[in-house]
Amino acid sequence: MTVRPYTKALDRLKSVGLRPTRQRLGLGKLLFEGGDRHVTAEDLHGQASQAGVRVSLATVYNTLNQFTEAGLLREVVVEAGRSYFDTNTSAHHHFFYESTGSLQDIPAEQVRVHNLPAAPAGTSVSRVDVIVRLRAGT
Amino acid sequence: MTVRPYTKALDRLKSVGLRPTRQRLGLGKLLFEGGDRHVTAEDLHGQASQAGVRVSLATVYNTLNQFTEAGLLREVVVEAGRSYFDTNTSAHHHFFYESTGSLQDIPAEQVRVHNLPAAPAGTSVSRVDVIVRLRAGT
DNA sequence: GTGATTGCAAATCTTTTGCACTAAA
DNA sequence: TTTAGTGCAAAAGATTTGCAATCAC
Repeated sequence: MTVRPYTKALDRLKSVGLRPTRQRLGLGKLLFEGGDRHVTAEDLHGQASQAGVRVSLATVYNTLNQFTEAGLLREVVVEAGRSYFDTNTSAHHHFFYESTGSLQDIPAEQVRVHNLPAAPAGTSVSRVDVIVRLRAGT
Repeated sequence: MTVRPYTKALDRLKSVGLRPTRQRLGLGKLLFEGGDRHVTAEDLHGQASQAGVRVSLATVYNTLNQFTEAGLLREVVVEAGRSYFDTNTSAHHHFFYESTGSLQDIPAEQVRVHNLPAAPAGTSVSRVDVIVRLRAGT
């Protein structure tokens, strides 16, 4: 069997109609071939450098936004002034470690949110986020 | 009965040991005497101007942060790069209107979150936020 | 080739900070 | 007085954008 390092990323790009450029493939590989991940633009830019993928920070931002619009990523906002991008796009929730700024998925099936008021007239629910903020200590 | 326009704000400031300066009183009055509110620093600065309370944007930021640290406000993060401050500091959740960027409280008693995994070892839950994101349309 | 994509630097936006000035106690 | 608080302008971060150069098709 041949090694096809970019296959998953390539397929994802194709499936959403984004031209598979060197940097999109490189970033896609980093994002999609390492299990579920939560990264900031800065994080990903650093990882790209280490992995030898040459890409500017501006392009990392643009790419993350394009991937998010295309539904390949999900943006998670838990802290003012910093966006996280989550490779897990299915319904789920998050633990947020306040001391380290890191995120951890909570499977959606596991959580039950009851008695939410109905969406106000003229609107519909696009997403329900549950964020469990954790502090260090007992 | 005498009119005591700053009473509520004054009491709150005293209760947390913040010196009641002209601008803190002015901002406090705007914040605490208008029912539950969700404001950004920019919002509040604008409202202060209109109300004739002269205060710089920097001081608005500083004041919002001090009030939040003192427990008079609660910071709500729903959008990247923008912080909302909520005058309702009791446990509750939020509707977020994506199209307008506005927030609406959902009373906590009304919502039941079941089966949340326990806080990981070495941590404890500081807060559980439920954000119901609404889009315009049905 | 031709249009999409990228890189870079500059621009934007929100928020914070340093410091001289002002006001509360 | 004495010390906390304020305003302003500059600084700091995160993110976006304009445009010429580059790459995918």
